[in-house]
Amino acid sequence: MKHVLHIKMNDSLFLRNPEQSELGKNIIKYSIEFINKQGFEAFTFKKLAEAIGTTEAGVYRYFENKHKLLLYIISWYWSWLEFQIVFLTNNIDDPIIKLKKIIRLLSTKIEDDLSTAHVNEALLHQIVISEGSKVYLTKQVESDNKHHFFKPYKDLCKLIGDIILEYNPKYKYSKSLASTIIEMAHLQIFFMQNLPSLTDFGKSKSTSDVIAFLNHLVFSSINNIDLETAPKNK
Amino acid sequence: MKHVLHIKMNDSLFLRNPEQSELGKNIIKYSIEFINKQGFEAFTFKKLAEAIGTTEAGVYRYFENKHKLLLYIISWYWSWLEFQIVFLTNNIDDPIIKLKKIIRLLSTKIEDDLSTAHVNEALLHQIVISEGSKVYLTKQVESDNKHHFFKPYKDLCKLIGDIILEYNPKYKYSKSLASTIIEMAHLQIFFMQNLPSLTDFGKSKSTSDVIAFLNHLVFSSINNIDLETAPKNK
DNA sequence: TTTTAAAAGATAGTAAAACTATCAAAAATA
DNA sequence: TATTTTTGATAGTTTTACTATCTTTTAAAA
Repeated sequence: MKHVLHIKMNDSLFLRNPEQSELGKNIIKYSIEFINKQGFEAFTFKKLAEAIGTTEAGVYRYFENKHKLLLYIISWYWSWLEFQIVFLTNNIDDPIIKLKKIIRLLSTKIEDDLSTAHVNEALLHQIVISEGSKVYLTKQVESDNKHHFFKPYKDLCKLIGDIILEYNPKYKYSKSLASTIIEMAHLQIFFMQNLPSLTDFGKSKSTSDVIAFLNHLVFSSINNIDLETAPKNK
Repeated sequence: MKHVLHIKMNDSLFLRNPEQSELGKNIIKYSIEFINKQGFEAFTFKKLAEAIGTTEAGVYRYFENKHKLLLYIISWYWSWLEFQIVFLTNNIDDPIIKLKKIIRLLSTKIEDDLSTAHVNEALLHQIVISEGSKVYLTKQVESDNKHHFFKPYKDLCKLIGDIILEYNPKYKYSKSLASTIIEMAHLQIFFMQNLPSLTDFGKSKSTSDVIAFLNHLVFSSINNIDLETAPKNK
């Protein structure tokens, strides 16, 4: 039995749906490889076109510009990840186990999901770590938000936030903690890889340490029911 | 009595020291205004030169490229902030108070420090929020790190990490928690401003809520002395 | 099977960005 | 006053980020 996972993307992200042609799938596939290898700044439609064996104009028929393409692949990842989480936590009642599974999924090196032939999730995970925040750290964030380009990210955030509330309905910062988990899972890995002195994992370089840190952070926080923060000096 | 604060910058960040001429100071001043208003992507040396009344070549005599210029102003900010923290926590013994002051300083809208005439710290704070992570989220991060361009950031991180250890010497994640505090203070503000559903502060839009969240997160975590993370299911 | 519409290929061209180079004028300093 | 350093003015190159057009190929409808 073989299942093919299909992710429905926001139409406004592309001019022509890349999933509906070989060329389109190649654009996605090689974009992921290129951005991963050379970084988003060095990535151009011309170089991409050369790698695929098409022309610059060919790529422009699918995506308005490289920012939209990045938005596309990053959104795709968040949607894919949300499905993984829903799948992985299905039939599990205990929110503790669910949260731990989510933290592990966010932090661990992903393996290529073969049910999506033109997308290498392992590379995509690394792109999300290194380039992910560039999709919203722009002056067009408001306009992009109005076009619902961040919906997959928000959905994921809400999913995690709701599990936090399930565990502790009195916890006041479920959404912020959810976005903190997502962002920190990736940023601590980036720091561990590139600026290790900003982390406590510089020696081990092991994602299991990142997971332990996040577990400690999250559960300390949602177990602490004190309305007043911590010790009350000043 | 008037004190003039001078921050010594890494020589390799510039070709000619911008603090040593009027033109140089103008480059810094107008860069901060421009990047704040239009965003780093739209910022070019040509537009900057026009605003100042010099030429593109004039700017290139000071900075190799716009990435170095961003690194310069962001590093400047971290150094300036570290000084503020050292100053503000001087003679305070209680690490709790120190940490709370730091969290507040990181999260609150900064006011322009008049002892640094050509730098508007209020704008710079907003730039660090919106553009700060772009200095390290590049493929040159390794090379930039070798040139010690991230030293001010690391110093600040170490300062905070050491205070965490002062409070709880057994806490295992002082560095990662320190970088989490810095990054999250800024990112939660960015989300609050631009993607409020990712936070719990969308309605109030108040930094004091961000501060409360971070205080709760930090103190829950460093007060939790359990070696084993949280509840022990799975 | 023909027709026709959609997608891809090939080529060309433009505006702006990201630089480098050169030379003369002005300022600062010795 | 001489000399070095800094600026101004101008010009030019390569690359990026597009837009336009026309032809060929492919796919779908009639």
